[in-house]
Amino acid sequence: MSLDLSLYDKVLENRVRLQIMSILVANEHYDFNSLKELLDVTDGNLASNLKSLEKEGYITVEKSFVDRKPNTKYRRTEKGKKSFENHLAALENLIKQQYG
Amino acid sequence: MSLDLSLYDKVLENRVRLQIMSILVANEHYDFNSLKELLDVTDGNLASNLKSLEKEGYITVEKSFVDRKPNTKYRRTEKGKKSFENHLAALENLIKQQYG
DNA sequence: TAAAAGTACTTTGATATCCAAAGTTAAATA
DNA sequence: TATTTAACTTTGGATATCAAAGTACTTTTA
Repeated sequence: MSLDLSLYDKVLENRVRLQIMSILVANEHYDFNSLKELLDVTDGNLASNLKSLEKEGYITVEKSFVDRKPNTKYRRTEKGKKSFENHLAALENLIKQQYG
Repeated sequence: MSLDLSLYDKVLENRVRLQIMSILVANEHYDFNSLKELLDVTDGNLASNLKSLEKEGYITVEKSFVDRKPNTKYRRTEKGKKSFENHLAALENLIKQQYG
């Protein structure tokens, strides 16, 4: 039995943050409102989770106007991508332990 | 983009509880002290996480004496196994979303 | 036989996290 | 000018986390 969860990331334990990173690894960028719809969270909750990912250096933020409306785009950083992949690897280790 | 995390289990968001379930799916039973060593947690922390899994109906507890010392064995329930597998499935969906 | 040690807790208390709801700011539109 | 939309921030209450200390029972050791 190995049980090495050294790659496990406390930041990504949270469902919303995990989903955000998942989306931002699959997509170059994604905006606030689209995230909100996809994740079914209040805007306050989404904003605070985005802020914590930003604080952690996992994502970057770009503000602009699109169609004359404010638009906030989020992108993963390299660090964020690495952390997400590491976290998934840790989870995969758990799974492999079961079936492998 | 699907993002169906309906199988995601809040109880198993916690690292320690996830590891406990992982061990109890791979092994018929496991005792308190062995879990403690494997997971590197204080006994208070372990006990409270075990209790919450028991309360949730994910594990059962058997107390006995082994070598004249108290020994507490834990086993997964069917419900616990199902929940663990469902949770992993939800996580696998996330992963597949990336690479599949 | 009294003290120490081991097992498996429970309790305490301090901190951290979570999250909905309400409030805010600024621009666009009616 | 009032309303709406986007994207927050703030507030406050609930819940979670976790180390440390305390407890109960038993066995071992001095």
